[in-house]
Amino acid sequence: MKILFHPDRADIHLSSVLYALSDPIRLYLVDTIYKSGERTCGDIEVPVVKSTVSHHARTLREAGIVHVRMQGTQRFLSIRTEDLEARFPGLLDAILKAHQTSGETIPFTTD
Amino acid sequence: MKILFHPDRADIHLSSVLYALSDPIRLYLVDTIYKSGERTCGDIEVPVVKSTVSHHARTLREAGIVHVRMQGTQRFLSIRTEDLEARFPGLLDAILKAHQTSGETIPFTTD
DNA sequence: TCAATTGTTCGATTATGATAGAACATTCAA
DNA sequence: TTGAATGTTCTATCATAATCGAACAATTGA
Repeated sequence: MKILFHPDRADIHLSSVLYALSDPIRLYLVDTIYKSGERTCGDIEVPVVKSTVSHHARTLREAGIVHVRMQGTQRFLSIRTEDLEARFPGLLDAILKAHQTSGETIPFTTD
Repeated sequence: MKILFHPDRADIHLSSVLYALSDPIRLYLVDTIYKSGERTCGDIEVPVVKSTVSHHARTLREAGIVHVRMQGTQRFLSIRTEDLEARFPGLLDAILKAHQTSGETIPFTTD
């Protein structure tokens, strides 16, 4: 069982967080996972192939936004809300609220 | 006198804003301008040449983050705080506060 | 008019990243 | 043990963008 790298709370950088969330697909993933608490990669319908989803999941994990828990062949993603709130108070809330009210969506998904 | 394009409030997109602010130099520019109300491009010391600053200023303008006022040969930049607050309440505050407490800085500047 | 100031634009280079597809790894159930 | 399910990794492609330097444009003052 391979150990996945997760940055320490103190090593979460604002630029990386903003960059990671500036991609519409990643932002959609984060919003969805945030609402449901925990989700697997393949569980969320997005208009890209699984290798691309895997790449996005890695970007989010290395930015310190999501935690990945392995169970069997599945990876359960959850948002590192406590770490993010401690490091950048109010940031995630503001971004997700902005996303929800913006009406921005991703192409070619029925959602 | 050339007219500069500024997106309407409704055309400011979250992804573009987050992307624009994910660059450390642009974030530093925004933070500096925010504090002083209005600044010219060349007025802010950053470790890149002026053509690059110009490029960053354009990115911020086209994302809807800054307004550019022309006066003589100078361009005065200001943050579109009202538009941003109306479109994404609390977002800019959270990002700038995060930036200020993060201690993240840009390379090779005395500042 | 001439030169200095301020900034933009253009061309080139270089790096990064989003994407897809194929091959591979791991786990679990039949 | 075999096969299905779930993801990762590798390779390749394509687009975007950060950067610099040089040329250009506009304004202002001498």
